[in-house]
Amino acid sequence: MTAAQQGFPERGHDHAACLLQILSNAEAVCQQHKVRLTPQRRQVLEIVAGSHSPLGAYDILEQMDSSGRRSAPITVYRALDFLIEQWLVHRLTSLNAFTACVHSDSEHIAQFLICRACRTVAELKSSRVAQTIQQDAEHAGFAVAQQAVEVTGICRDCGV
Amino acid sequence: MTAAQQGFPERGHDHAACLLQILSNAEAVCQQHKVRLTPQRRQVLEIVAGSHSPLGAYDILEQMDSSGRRSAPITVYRALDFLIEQWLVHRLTSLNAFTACVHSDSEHIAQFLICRACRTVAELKSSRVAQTIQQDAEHAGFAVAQQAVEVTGICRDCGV
DNA sequence: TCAAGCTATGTTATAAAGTTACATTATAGA
DNA sequence: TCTATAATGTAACTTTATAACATAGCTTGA
Repeated sequence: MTAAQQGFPERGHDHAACLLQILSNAEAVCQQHKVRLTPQRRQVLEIVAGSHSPLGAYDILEQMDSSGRRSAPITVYRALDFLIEQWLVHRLTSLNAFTACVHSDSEHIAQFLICRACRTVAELKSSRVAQTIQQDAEHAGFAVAQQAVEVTGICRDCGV
Repeated sequence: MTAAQQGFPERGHDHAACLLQILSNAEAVCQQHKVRLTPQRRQVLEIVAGSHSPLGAYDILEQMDSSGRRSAPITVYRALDFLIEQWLVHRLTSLNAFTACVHSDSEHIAQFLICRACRTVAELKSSRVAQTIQQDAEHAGFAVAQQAVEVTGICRDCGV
């Protein structure tokens, strides 16, 4: 398991390799799901995965522009919708921003640790948390469809 | 403990009483914290507390308009910022919307159950969930400052 | 009690985030 | 190769949120 897969990425980790892994995983997932990872969708994923800090839709748009001609916001949102549906990208509602998923298993639980200092995001991926939420919600007569857990604080590297 | 304080409010519960309780609690909290619950802030709280569905800032603005003269968005946002700071109102990031807090203890944990069908919101208030998140985050070397748990699904009344 | 400083509100403009509607192009499968 | 569906292009627009600066209102201590 690489640094990218568990907790916060290590400072100065091999991000090129990390990115390659995300992309090759995306190819596999799309093939498996019989959906198309078009050049545009792939480009958006590349941009999002290029940073461990979440990016806003318009940040992504800007980076697309710089590599060619002017796109409209809807273009980015459409690609993001697709990627989110395939669980290749997550949306961080508390930030109105997007982050690439660094796990190969699709449909896992979405839980995020967001560092206030460096703005890096890691997935918590705690099944204990997911189960506890599930149980306590059930106990209140609530049938859970989707969980969103976003935790803000200070990460290992920034907290020393 | 009233219906408003635990889980989903009962259909047809006495909402006038529920609202009065929220307002009198707000008076007490502000007095205790030595901050001012001005007429404007009070009005925004009243509007938000008038519904168990979360309201957008511009929904609130509209209701303020209907009861007098035209206000600017910033007016609503300023009042909301104040109320959120006093834990009298919560922000639901996944909806860009606001809901009144129905608990008298300030600084409790913010966890929400959002019904997809009736759009009613209840607070989960599970210390087990909060503790589990705290522990698992700590284990990843992360110092938690704030938790945001928003669970979407179907509530007791809608799920029958 | 009144003036100085802080708190709250008013006013205007603008930024940031996201969507609608409809036209056009590309692709896969019969 | 034709056709239905999927993807993208284009333009306008809606919704959500904030910036910057002016004015009014409380409060507290000389």
